[in-house]
Amino acid sequence: MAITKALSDPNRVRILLALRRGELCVCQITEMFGSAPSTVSKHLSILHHAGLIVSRKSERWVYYRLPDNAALAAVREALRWVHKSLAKSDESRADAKKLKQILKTDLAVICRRQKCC
Amino acid sequence: MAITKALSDPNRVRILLALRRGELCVCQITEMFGSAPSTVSKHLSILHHAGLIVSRKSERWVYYRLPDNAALAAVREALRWVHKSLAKSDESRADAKKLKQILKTDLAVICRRQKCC
DNA sequence: ACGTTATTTCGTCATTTGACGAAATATCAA
DNA sequence: TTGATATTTCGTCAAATGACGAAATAACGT
Repeated sequence: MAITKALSDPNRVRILLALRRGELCVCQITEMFGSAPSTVSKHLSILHHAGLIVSRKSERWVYYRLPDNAALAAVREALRWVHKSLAKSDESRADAKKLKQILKTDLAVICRRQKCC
Repeated sequence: MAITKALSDPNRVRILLALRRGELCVCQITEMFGSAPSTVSKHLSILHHAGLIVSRKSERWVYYRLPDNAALAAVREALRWVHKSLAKSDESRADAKKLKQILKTDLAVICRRQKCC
């Protein structure tokens, strides 16, 4: 039941919804949440282990994104459900707004910002 | 996120899968699990609160069943996913077998059996 | 190689969760 | 009403979870 466990935390669902726009690196997601990088990394690891996200390493960043259609049916259907049923919350809308700001900013700037706070 | 929380426990998923056959009373589910009635009742309460099951009281028993098509879309889709994606486990098959035995037995006999053990 | 940067892993701690039995509630039968 | 039965609620306890910072890893630029 890796999938159901992975979906049981609201922060992990937020990540899945945020990734609908496209891939994000760990520090962008961290910036969106305002929580510690290690916390975000743990959530990503749980989602990854469930097959709900895939990763790609480029330069010094790790990018996560939703899997393509080749993913297991259980995964595809679960993601479909999440997007269809959980995307309309106020929180989700607020996240989308914040994400828009983050995507405008240079990656390096975002990462540097995390150390001070 | 009542639905995702409700689905995050394997025992609750087992209940949802068992109810595909039709309604069951608390003591039948308890018999299937071999756990304490209070434990099962708690699980049922969580599922009920999420809208994933509905209840009916008759004589001295409370029966739980899956909701009909009038249920919220999020609920219907979640149940569809559970049945499509999680019904093929060995555990699920074992449960189905055990359930078949339980359904052959008289309700009163099953309930009485729970006190001694 | 060296320091810098991005991410992960690990250990710790507070909170949540799930299991149980005991007690409360609700229903039925006499 | 009284006793019996089915379910729920409550309190307790052990185990799992999520958050964090510190340390370990991995990758880059010089």
